[in-house]
Amino acid sequence: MTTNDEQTLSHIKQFFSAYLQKAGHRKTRERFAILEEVYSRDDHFDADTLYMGMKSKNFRVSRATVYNTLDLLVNCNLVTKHLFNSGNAVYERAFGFYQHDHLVCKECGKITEFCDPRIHNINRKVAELMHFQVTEHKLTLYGLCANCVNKNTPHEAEY
Amino acid sequence: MTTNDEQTLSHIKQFFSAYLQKAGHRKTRERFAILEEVYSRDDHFDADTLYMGMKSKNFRVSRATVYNTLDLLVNCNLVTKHLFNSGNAVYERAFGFYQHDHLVCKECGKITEFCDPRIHNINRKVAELMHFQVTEHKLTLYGLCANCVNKNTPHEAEY
DNA sequence: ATCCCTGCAAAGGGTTTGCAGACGC
DNA sequence: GCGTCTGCAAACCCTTTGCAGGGAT
Repeated sequence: MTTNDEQTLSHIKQFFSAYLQKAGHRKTRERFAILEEVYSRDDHFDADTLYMGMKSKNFRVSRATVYNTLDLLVNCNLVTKHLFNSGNAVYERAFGFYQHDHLVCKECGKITEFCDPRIHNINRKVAELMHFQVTEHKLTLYGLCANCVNKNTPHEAEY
Repeated sequence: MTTNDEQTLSHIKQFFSAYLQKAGHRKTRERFAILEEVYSRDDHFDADTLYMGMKSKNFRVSRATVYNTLDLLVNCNLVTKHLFNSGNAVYERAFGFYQHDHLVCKECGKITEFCDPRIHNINRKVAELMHFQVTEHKLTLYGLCANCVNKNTPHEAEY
């Protein structure tokens, strides 16, 4: 991890610390350890994978605390939680990363990210038309990734 | 139900029938009863609500068959399945209705539909850029519906 | 010292599965 | 008649909850 990353991580910890204070939650070793574990990953992971990862490093932590802390991190926008079609929740770090959306391959399950700023125009328009106050959006495109398209007999594309 | 609706329903049953045949699945009374129950609703419902609805009409059916049949209906695009942030699946009929997306109120849970054709431009562009074959998309905007905005102290909107 | 947070294990709830009987083909 | 589909209930799996001990404030 570079010095730059460490500065960022330190910044993030301060942010979390301030959030906990403001919300009247305690600053525990476990909560910061889980934050660090989350930011050591750059993928989309589920709660149990995070838990097992910490266990394998001999960190004493419980599933309950992992779930509890992930909720806190989601609430202060340091983590994003997704429910793709698989049914169980996957998480990703969210601080200092571009707002982005997801491609999910129905064949191999691979998750890719993309960013199209035009989504914001849609959000603004719909908010105005429907008198709805949008706080966040989730856009997910399902289909076949480049690898799986090649592996399979041709499918029909919607677009 | 009007004559027109009945013609549509009959058309849908034929479509389902053809799908079952082609896929080598049997055409059972239960499957068509579930299809009919789904198309008698115009809301977003979960599997158990559908099951209870059929039970209350004294139709003998099991949860297992409801789940099984909903899967079949999703596979042949007669039904769409959604996992909003609540965690459990909700379904809606999908045949002959405009492709649309959803607004979910974080306060009262109300689900509203909207349609913005510009989403297709995004899908096309991303498909091209990422070499990804898009077969479907899900766009969901979370926030506060008009009712809940009025009930609450002002929140900050992202858009 | 208070009482929130933790680990552990058990409970919870939506969904899936196993099995014996029923029925589409 | 064969093999799949059904109903029923138990199993499953991810997530939440209850409880007693521990640590942040």
